[in-house]
Order: sequence, then structure tokens, then C-alpha cells
Amino acid sequence: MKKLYLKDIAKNLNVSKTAVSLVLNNKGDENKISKETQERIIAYVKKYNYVPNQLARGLSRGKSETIGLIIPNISDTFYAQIAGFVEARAMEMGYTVVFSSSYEKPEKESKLIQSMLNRQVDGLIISSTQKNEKDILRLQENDFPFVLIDRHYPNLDTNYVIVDNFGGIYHATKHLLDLGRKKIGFVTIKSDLDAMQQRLLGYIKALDDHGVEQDGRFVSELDQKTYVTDMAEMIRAITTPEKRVDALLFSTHYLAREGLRALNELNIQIPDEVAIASFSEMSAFDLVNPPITAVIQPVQKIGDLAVDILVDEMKGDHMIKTKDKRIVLDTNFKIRKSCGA
Amino acid sequence: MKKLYLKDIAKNLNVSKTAVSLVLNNKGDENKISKETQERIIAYVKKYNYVPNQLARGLSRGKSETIGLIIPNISDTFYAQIAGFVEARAMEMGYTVVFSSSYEKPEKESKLIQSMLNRQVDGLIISSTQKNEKDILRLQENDFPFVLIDRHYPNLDTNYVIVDNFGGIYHATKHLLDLGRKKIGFVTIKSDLDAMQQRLLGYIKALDDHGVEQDGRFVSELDQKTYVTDMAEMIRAITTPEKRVDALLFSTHYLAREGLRALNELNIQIPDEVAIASFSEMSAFDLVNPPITAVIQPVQKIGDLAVDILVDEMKGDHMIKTKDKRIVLDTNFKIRKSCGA
DNA sequence: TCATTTAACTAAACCGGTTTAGTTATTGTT
DNA sequence: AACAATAACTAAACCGGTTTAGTTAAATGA
Repeated sequence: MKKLYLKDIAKNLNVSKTAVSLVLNNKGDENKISKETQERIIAYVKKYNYVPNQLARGLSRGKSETIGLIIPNISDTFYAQIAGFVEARAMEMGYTVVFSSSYEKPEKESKLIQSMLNRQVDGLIISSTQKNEKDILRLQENDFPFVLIDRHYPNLDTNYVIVDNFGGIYHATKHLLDLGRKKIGFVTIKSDLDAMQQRLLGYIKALDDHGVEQDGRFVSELDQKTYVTDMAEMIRAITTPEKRVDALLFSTHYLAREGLRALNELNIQIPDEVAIASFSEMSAFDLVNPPITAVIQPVQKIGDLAVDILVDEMKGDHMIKTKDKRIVLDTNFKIRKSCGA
Repeated sequence: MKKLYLKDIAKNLNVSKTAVSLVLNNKGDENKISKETQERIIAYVKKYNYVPNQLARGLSRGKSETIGLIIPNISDTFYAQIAGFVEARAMEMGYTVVFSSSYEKPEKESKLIQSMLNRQVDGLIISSTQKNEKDILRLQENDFPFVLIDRHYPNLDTNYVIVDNFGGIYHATKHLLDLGRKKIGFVTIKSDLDAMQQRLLGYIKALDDHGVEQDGRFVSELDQKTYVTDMAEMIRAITTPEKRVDALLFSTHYLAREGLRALNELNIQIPDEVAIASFSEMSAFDLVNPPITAVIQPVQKIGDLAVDILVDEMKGDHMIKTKDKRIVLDTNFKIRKSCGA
């Protein structure tokens, strides 16, 4: 079973490569290939199950029908889910997805973008480290189609699909306040990410709006690399009688996971002694002890919209910007036992 | 900033495309390009940051430096983790990964394989639906490099990296028996997958070896599509006084998750009334109530080895089979509270 | 009836690299 | 001095498609 090429088909049917190529690309009619010839070609192709070499096709058409997906970490449930939806939607649209994890390293992200461009992806979906303005700017200057997801550059004028981080946390904070919690701690990751800043700001704004004074506030920023080990100590520190919090809000699902673990180990009763809630969740938050109240991100929408916008951008006339391409999605709020509602 | 091509470099340096190409591919010396010319070329390329078009490169060399990964579902933590390790390892080796989820549909899997072949991937890593012998056989007949992971075809002579499903469950079952549990139920998915069969067999063998009679056994096979809703009813049925089990072993992590949920809802005390354990885990199994004892799969090893074997296969002289390319990895057993140890 | 369209098709250039098969000038050998 | 060997390089073919710019023969128009 040796491989069948366009020229073989042409030879065997006594037509030109051109004819075969045109017919296979649905350009037979407009190029006046007769109905019979078209049928002969299609029949032959079907019979011998011919499929064109995508590299050759891509090379000559200047596009690869491939989109690149760059995310911080495919092993993280949040990104894995997004990847799943991106891939499914892309496939519907006829695109293949190549992906890579940047592990939050700007240099890695930069290399990945370069490498994907070499591989002639037609467009990029990037959840950026947000420390790589240089590459993002370059993409934009070159009118290369791309969409940022989950994280965007607030001072750059790009397409993006993000969630309302501020609003999500504001809602969660308000909920805790409404339940009578007065001393709400906010546990987050040391990070310049705008998304993280917004979550912090949402927390602060909610406290301000409810007139909570300085001593009712406690913000703890853990290091991305050491948060697992730091968590227990931090929790111990803020649950001492002097500066005891009565609620903790975690800015990410993995912080909530470790926070819960630490609280359980210290035998602190949730929600009685300390109520907790999390921004973003993972698949077992409804099964942990106690189930964790969480701000839910619309992962499917993020994935679907990112692809839709990108596809539009890739085909579209670059002059006509039809769709709105800056999207801030609302979050949901899932109340469970951990917040004591 | 318009794109720089090989021919531009050649023109600007007054050398041939050949010279540039050879030097960039580290074939300068063997082709007797003088040291100075080599340096000139390298300096120029570095200065202007030239990188070759991978489609053109792939087309002319007949390889794309890309590997395809086909898994049941990228959103599943298990496969997401494997994908992460596969991608990382592949990148180390200079390969890009394209992936797609088959959602357990053989036809989808078949299409994906075809599509990836069209895209000229150099090799495939497949976690097959195991209902697609036809395509796997064809790959093999054509000497196309591929490695099966997680699931293999027992009657086909292919490369694979799987885990010892039988042994893993045997160990877990024995552990429950040793803890004095006499009526152990086995909850699994209706499936022809050999992996699933092996898990069932491991359970049976362990019972046999310990002389557990027929009424100490209970196997429940749930439907892949409806297990979430069926679980509660099933659990209720086997916890009636007449045929009450004192332990439940779940053949997958998602079954364990739903089983735990159902048991909690029915207010059945774990492990006092019913002990539970799971084959494979998810990231919060140590935080759920109670933490779940689980057979742990070596995800990193699966990913790493799959890539190693595939790369070997892709470069390697097909005549010389150096490495062992059928690998059955041992599982670990993580004891937590749910089994009552 | 002769010029013009049109229908049906194709040769050849092209995409941007790699590779084969040379070429030319210099050095080495006898 | 004559010839082979070698160093340093390049023209052109090639990968497998797409696309442009034609060609040819029949149909139409004035």
C-alpha cells in the first residue's frame, strides 16, 4: 500500500494535477471543470481514499490550518478544561491544535511563540505570563491573529477573553460579609498578574463598601514556589487569638486546596471558626470536607469564544472589525458549606 | 519587519542557498564549507534572528518533527497529566505535540489518526478506545512509529506503556481483605477495555486466593454515560441489610468520586460501615471526606517512556529493535483513611 | 464568415526549504 | 608538466501540493 499523490491521480485519470487540485478544493465549478470530470475525480479519490499532504498544502497556501495554544500548565485542571474546549471547537472549525505549557516563565513563553510561528500556526491563543509584552506587541504589529485568554495586558489594545476577577471576588467577599464575618483574610499568590491584582482589589473594594476598617483586613501573599509549605505557617499565624480571622478567601483553587489542608490539620472548624471560599474551583471541591464555596469560571465559554474570535480574525478582513473582541465574562458563585451560609 | 528567507540570507551574504542551509543544519564541516563562511552565516542568522519555515523544512525532509497525541479526554486529570509530561519530554527532544481527544469513540479515533497522518506527524502516542484494531494494524503494517499508552491490544504485537492493572487491584483487594473486610464490592464501568478486564480479574483472583466465596463478591458494572446518576441507586441496592457489603473498590477515580458522593449522601459511615479504595486518583483524594485510599499510576513514567520509545522508533533503524518496547509499569498504593487501615 | 467568447483543460511557476550532482580553483604527486 | 585529489562552493532538482497564465476547440455574434 504505497502512498497516493496528486500526480498519481492525475496520471491515472488522464487529467492534470491542476484539475484534480481544483476539484478537491471545491473550485471545480468556478474553474469550469466539466461535471463528468469532477465526478470521475471525486469517485477516484473516494475509492482510493486519497488525502492531501498538509505540509505541502500549507506551504503553498501559506497557512497550516493549525492554531497554537500556549498555557501556563496543561496539568492544571483549569487549563486542561480550557484546552479541551479549545480543541473541540477548533476541530469543529477544521483546525488542529498544537499546545505547550510555559510554566509561568516569560522566556519559555517567548520561545514557544517563536517556535509556533516557525511551525506556521495560523493563529495563537495565549494565556500569557503577562511578562512578555515584547512578543505580544510584535504579534500585534505584524497583524498576526491571536487572542489572549485568562490573562491580558491591561495597557495593550489586544483581543482577549477573560473573566471579571474583580466582580467575582467582590461578590464572594460581600457574601462573607453579609453572613456576618468581620475579619476576612485574603490569601493570594505574589504575582504581578492583572487578574490577581483585580482579585485583590475586588476584596478591598468590598470591604471598603461595607465600612470594614483596617484591623478587619488581612492580606497574605504567598510565593508561587513555596506556597504549599508556607501555607500551614501562615494559617497558624493568622489564627492566633490576637489577630484571628473569621473567614479566609483564597484567590485560586490550588491555594484553597492547601488552605483547607492546613486548616484541617490545625483542627480549625470550618465554617464555625473560620469560613472559607475560593476563586475558581477544582473537580472535588464539592466533596472535600467541608465542600468549598467557590467563584466559578465559565471555562467552556472561554475556550469557545477564544476560538471563535481567533477564527474570525484569521479569515476576516483585517480592516473590518465586526465582532467585539475584548470579552470580560461573568463568573458564577457556587455556595457550599465552607462559607457557613 | 518583513520576513527573512533563506534566499535573502544567501543573496545578502553572496553565497548560495545550499551553503546557508548546510551550515544551519550543522552539515557545514562535512560539506567543506570554510570556517569563515560558516561564521559569517551564523553571525548573520543570529543578528537577524532567522528561523526556517517548518512546513517547507518538513515537506522537503519528509518529516515534521511533530508527534501526535490521541487520548480519550484532555479534561480528565489523568490524561491531562500524561499530556503534560508527554509535551515536556517531547519538547526536550525537539518535537512539537499536536493532540486531540477521542471521547472514547472509535470512529473519532480513526479520523484523528487519519488526520494526524495527513498532517505528517512523525509518530503517534495513542491511548486507544481499543475498538480500532483496524487502524492500529494498518499503522503497524506500514511501519509507522507509534506507542500505545494506558490501553493496549492484548492480541496485537505493538509497542506500549501500560500499568499493571491486575496487580494494582490485587494489592488493593488483598489490603482490604487483610483488614478483615469479607464482602468487598467491585464497582466498575461497562467496558471491553483490557485494562478494565484486568482490574476485574485482579479483584477476583485476590478473592479466590483468600478463599472468599460467592456471596462475598459483588461486581457492579455501570454505564459510562449514566454512571453519575446510576451510582446512588446502585450504592443503595448493595447496602441493604440483606446483601450489605463492608467494602467497595472502585475501578477508576471518577467512579470513586461519585461513589463517595453517594455514600456521603446516604450517610453511610466510611470506613466504619463501608471501607473504600480506588484505582487511580485525582488531586483532591487526600482532602475529601474521608481521604481515599488509592492505587496510584506512575503518570510521569508513562509520559516520559512513551516519548522515549517513540523517538527511538522514529529515528531508529527499524531493523534493530534495541529497547524493550512493551512496558508494564508497577503501580503504587497510597493508604488513606477511607480503607480503615 | 470571420472575430470573439466561452468551456474545458493544462504547463509551469511557486511556496521555502533540503539535497544531489556538479563546477572551479587550488594543492599535491610523480 | 601533467594529472589526480581536494577544498569550497553552487545550480538545479525535489518535496507535494496550489495557482497563475495560458492553450485549444467549440459556440456565439455581427
